Amino acid sequence: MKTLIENLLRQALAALPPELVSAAARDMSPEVERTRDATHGDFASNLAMRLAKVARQNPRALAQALIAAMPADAAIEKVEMAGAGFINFFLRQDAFHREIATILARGPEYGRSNLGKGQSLMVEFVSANPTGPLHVGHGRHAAFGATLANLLAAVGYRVKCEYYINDAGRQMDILAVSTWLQYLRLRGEEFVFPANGYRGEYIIPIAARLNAAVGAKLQRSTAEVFGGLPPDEPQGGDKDLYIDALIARARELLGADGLRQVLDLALQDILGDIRGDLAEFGVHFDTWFSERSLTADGSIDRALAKLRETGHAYLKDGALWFRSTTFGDEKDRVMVRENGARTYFASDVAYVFNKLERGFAHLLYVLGADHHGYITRVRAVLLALGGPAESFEVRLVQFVSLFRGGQKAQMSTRSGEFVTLRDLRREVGNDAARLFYVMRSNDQHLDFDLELATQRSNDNPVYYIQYAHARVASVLRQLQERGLKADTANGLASLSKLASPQETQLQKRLCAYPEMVEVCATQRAPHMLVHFLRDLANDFHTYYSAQQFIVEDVEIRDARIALALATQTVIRNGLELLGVSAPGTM
RNA sequence: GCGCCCGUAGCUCAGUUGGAUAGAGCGUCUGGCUACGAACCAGAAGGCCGGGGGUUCGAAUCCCUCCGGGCGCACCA
Repeated sequence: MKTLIENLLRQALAALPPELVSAAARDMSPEVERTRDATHGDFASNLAMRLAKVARQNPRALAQALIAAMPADAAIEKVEMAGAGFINFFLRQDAFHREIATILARGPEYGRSNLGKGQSLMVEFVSANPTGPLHVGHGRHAAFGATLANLLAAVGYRVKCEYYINDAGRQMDILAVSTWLQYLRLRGEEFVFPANGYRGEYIIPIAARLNAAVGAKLQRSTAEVFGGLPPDEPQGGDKDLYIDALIARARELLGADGLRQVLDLALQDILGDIRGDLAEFGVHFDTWFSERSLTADGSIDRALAKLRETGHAYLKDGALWFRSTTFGDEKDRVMVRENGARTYFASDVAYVFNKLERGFAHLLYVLGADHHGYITRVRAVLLALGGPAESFEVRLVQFVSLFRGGQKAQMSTRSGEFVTLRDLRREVGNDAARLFYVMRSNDQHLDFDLELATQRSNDNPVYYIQYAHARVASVLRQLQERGLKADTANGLASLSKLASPQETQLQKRLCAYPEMVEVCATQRAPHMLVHFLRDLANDFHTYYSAQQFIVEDVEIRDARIALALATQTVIRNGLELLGVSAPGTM
């Protein structure tokens, strides 16, 4: 509907006499938007006002000229000039009726389009370190990323979702040591746990599985393990030095293979938990990309070599640097340290390199707000590797604060004091969690009040929206119980009999759905879909209260049921994109 | 100190990238079930869009500057 009006405006613009509008102004693309106020029609354009500036003409006169030059169209009732030079479009009722028929005909496909023209796009999200279970913050990333991916796929992009597994580096050593220490405890050793180790309780069952797998093979005495180590933080030492010494000690005592065995067991265990958690949450990834594989397949070497060849990398003070200042970074970044060890950033370089090698036309990163300082250097890598600037995009997700009984809960993987995504899902359910997570803009802090979400009150629009869907199902059940059948074709043919304000309002809202999906996808704004669905549910509940569906008059009855079915279809399609179920009964 | 995000009704938040009279939910107040599901509906009250300057036909939206809140600025991961 919107594109139809844009085309009309474009034709009118092209038909304007040259003395009125210059050739340059003729290229202006018309902006059309839904009106907020019904007295302004269904759609409005500010084209004449924007044109007025360029052409140095009176906007109201230009609007009149545009209206006069506009070809007639069967869907348009009338076109008016209003205010400072707005052009308001009033659509004929049957334009809406045809759209209702389209909704029923396309069913689950309604709202899908080919805006993206099959362009390949990767969304990377969550990518939480596999050192413990996902917590409520990761849940927001999962819900946001998955919904965004759904929206982009719905408008015609070829979307792949990827989870980057940070399975290399020091944190993995810390995980291995933490697991090993818990194993030693299970075997009766007594000692103080390192300040910088992972102390979460989730480590204990992993240690138990290690114990079941290896028995006493990896057991060492407390004296062997801790003898001669520097002091830990609580004893006035440095927690980083201490944990590093402990890692070195573990490697001495168990050998690289022994420690690797502990690590792999812990990693597989935790990763399995994360995968299962996300799958239950309805969040699916096409690929789980291992950081280690970047070393194994030579991506890091190739990426660094390419940067050196192209002059974007250089040696200084014995270290290999990336010249990110060329691309606006505040300082250059080290990739290989003086001691020969690669930094985490080297992996990031290789990962971007790898994504480009795989041929994605667009790279979308969903990152935590605390990673914003990191965007410039990743973009720099992409540019240095020859990727186009437009192909790189980052969306930041702000923090989630968890409230329980008005009290803010602390979240830290190290200390083990956090509420997991699993706990949250168990408490409020997947549907409420998915919707709650995306109902606010991603760059807004989210206060997640568990008590409120558990109350199942109207604070949480998920019930409100689902109820509208279930009500339609209920009407259909009633119809059946009374031995009546809905004739959809007859209903669609009789839509002109529906003229109440509620019916008009509902029809207009339904027809706006495809535009809504496009806007949500283009703006990367899933929360707008939630608001749309809530408004749609409101329109339906209002209608439901004002009118009876199952009435004597067959044409009116069928028409109302057709409208109810269209509502159900749009709500179901919208909820599907949000990853929320659309129940027939509640 | 520099950078990013945020500041809109009592509370939690929208506001489709500069449009017409500023929008919801919760809370408060008033009404509506012998009804296809009251998990609902209708109505009312509630605003200096953090303050101040600017840009223009037009600003919650863009620019500058203060004020307040969050986060980030490693040869860590």
